[in-house]
Amino acid sequence: MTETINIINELLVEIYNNILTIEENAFKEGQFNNVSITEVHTVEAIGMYEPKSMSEVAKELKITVGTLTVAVNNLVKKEYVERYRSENDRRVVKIGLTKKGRLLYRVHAQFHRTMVNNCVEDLNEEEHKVLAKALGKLSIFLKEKYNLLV
Amino acid sequence: MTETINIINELLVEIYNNILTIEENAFKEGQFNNVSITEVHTVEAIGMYEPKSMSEVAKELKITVGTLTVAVNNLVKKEYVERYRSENDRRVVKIGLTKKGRLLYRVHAQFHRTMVNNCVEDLNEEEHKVLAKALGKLSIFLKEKYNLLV
DNA sequence: AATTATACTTTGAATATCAAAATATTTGAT
DNA sequence: ATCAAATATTTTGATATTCAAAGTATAATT
Repeated sequence: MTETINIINELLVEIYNNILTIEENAFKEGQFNNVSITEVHTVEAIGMYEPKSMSEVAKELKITVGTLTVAVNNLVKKEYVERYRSENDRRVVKIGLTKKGRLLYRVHAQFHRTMVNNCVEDLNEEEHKVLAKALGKLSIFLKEKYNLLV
Repeated sequence: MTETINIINELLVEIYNNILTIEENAFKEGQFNNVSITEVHTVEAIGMYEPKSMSEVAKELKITVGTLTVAVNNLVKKEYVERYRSENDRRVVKIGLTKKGRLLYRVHAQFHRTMVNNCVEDLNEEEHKVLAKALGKLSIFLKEKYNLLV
């Protein structure tokens, strides 16, 4: 009982510690060798479709808008992201992905799909639900902790 | 089917994105307000018992020894860590936790236990095993990816 | 004894981050 | 219509984390 729980904790820590390094390295190879994993996550937050404002993206990434400005400067330089100024409200800067940015988005999404598929391939439908339930609880726990402090 | 898998992926991303922020904030309160989450993880890697060499700890944390030297300098200044020089081989520097460091270690471990307990409290024994199995697969997947590239 | 290897530290540069100051634009109040 | 306040973003200055490469001290090998 507590034994399995210990194992779960150790696995979570291990996964957590490995995943950053691995994603980072996955992108160091091949065509996207000039992007950091932070930059990939920024691209992910900007998303494939409608351009979003700086504030929206910063909020999603839980960073300040100032930090995002610096990040977007580099992503524009590297041609993954484009800036537009909103016509409705000229204070607002909208950011969207270039063709190159959308390709990067898709490659990263594919990495995630492969990862999750691999993780659940030996589980049946019932077991998928158990996993989703446990992860859902974990997510809620973390959000509650977060709100407590923000 | 694919729907549950999508949910699992989204949960993993969400958990991943939240956990750093939350751990960081958890330590900004109370007695350990002067340590970053990176520093907590360094303390965790050093461990409660036998002092470890710089190389061992750097390897565990997947950072260079140079980076660790800087981190340990600060942790020594803040009195969480002590340096010893090995008598067998005077090139080797061993690092261990002070009393204050061990307290920090235990507080962090407790955070993890609470988190995991909360996450599995509504699951029965059988379901624990399913969760452990899925996380185990994920961990193996990540390690394989990692070894592929190192 | 001299060379090579190992363990660590220092240094210089890049990235990521925040808070606070600065700029531009819009909204609201008089 | 004008001025003040609010909002959206950028810029700036400071700190933390990281790596690679150069430097130092000790051990192992030849």
